[in-house]
Amino acid sequence: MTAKRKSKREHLVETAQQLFYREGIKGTGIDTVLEQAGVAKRTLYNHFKSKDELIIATLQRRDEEFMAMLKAGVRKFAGRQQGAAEFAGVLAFFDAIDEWTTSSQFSGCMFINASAEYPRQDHPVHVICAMHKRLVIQYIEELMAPLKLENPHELAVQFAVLADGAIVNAHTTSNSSAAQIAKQIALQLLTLNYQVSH
Amino acid sequence: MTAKRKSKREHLVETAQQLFYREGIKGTGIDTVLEQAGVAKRTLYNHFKSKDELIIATLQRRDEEFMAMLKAGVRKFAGRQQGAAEFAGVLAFFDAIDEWTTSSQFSGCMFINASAEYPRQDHPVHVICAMHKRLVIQYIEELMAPLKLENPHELAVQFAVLADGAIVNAHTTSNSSAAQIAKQIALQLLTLNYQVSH
DNA sequence: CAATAAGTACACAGACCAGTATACAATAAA
DNA sequence: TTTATTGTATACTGGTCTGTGTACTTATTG
Repeated sequence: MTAKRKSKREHLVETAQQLFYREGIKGTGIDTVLEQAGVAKRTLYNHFKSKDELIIATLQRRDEEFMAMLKAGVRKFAGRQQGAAEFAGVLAFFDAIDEWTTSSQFSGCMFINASAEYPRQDHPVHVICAMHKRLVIQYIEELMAPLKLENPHELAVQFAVLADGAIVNAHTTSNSSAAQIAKQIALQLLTLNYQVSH
Repeated sequence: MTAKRKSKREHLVETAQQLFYREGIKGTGIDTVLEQAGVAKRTLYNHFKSKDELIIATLQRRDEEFMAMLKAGVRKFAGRQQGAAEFAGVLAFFDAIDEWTTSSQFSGCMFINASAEYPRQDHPVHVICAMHKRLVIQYIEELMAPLKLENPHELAVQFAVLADGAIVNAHTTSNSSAAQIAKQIALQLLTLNYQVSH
């Protein structure tokens, strides 16, 4: 019972996530989600008291999914980096972004898109987006630990800015090399900072 | 007569632009635009055959306005740069972005936001956004002309990625130093490339 | 089996949406 | 002053949206 309840809820969130990502949040009606999921409207409103609550749930799910994808990508690409071994983690991060942004289903960053749809900075959606971006920066910092730099946070923010730029550029201008461009910049920054700190 | 017609039209586009920017395009109804502009609905539909046409007009207006703001900012900040004089233009570009992203009315890049609201790459809005971004890259290339580098276009794309990253980061995470971070990276890239080319 | 929980089907409310129809007023040029 | 243009006010159409109410069915659990 509890298992099936979870399953229905999960299924709704998963379906909504896909539609919100592909068609935008405001561009996706509740009825479309229900039709796609094959679930009754009442069931949705038994699990979520409003569309906003469903949106929040999809963003939380996307956050977990994205971080998992990112970490898997880093693991996958870390071994294939040339140059200093200490750089492998961060460089693999940009390869993971590259693989994502060049994939056929890519439609921008769900959090950037959501922020754009809800521009007000105090809106719950915007707050969640900011939180997600903070988690990404934290992860980049972890990837830079082996470098033993003096200013890991500052550099992590720089890489986050680079990554966001690559993602947005890839989406808006359909530029398939945006992430590799960002990676090249990251490599130069790493080299410079490594020289300074060692 | 023609003057007044233009004025009404202009006023509608200006009002719509502000509302679309602050509240999002899909978040702004036609009636809100009309109320804010103090114009009758019929007048709007005499000038534009649909909301989509109004959207297009606002984006075109925003493109002109933004490029003008950018160029004015570059003129303003170019003289205040330290270091190599050849770098002044590009560095001033990031100061202009900085001034914009830290202003109180800042609500992200209208084109990035619009792209997020209309994720489909073949949608007219998306196409216009891509065009705008191409114009920005072109302008950055012009700013780099005095540097006489071998690969001005590649570097301009790098700066564009940086700028997009700064804009998005500033908007989503309310980071008021995003543009200065991007500027620092740009300075390092300029220095490296200048050394190589000269 | 009985009782409780969860899901379904479907109609419907109330709000908002883009866009139209109509009749009238202001304007400005001829 | 006549005439064509432009704008206004307002009601309305048809559609979509989120969310609710209700009666019925299925599934689970004790």
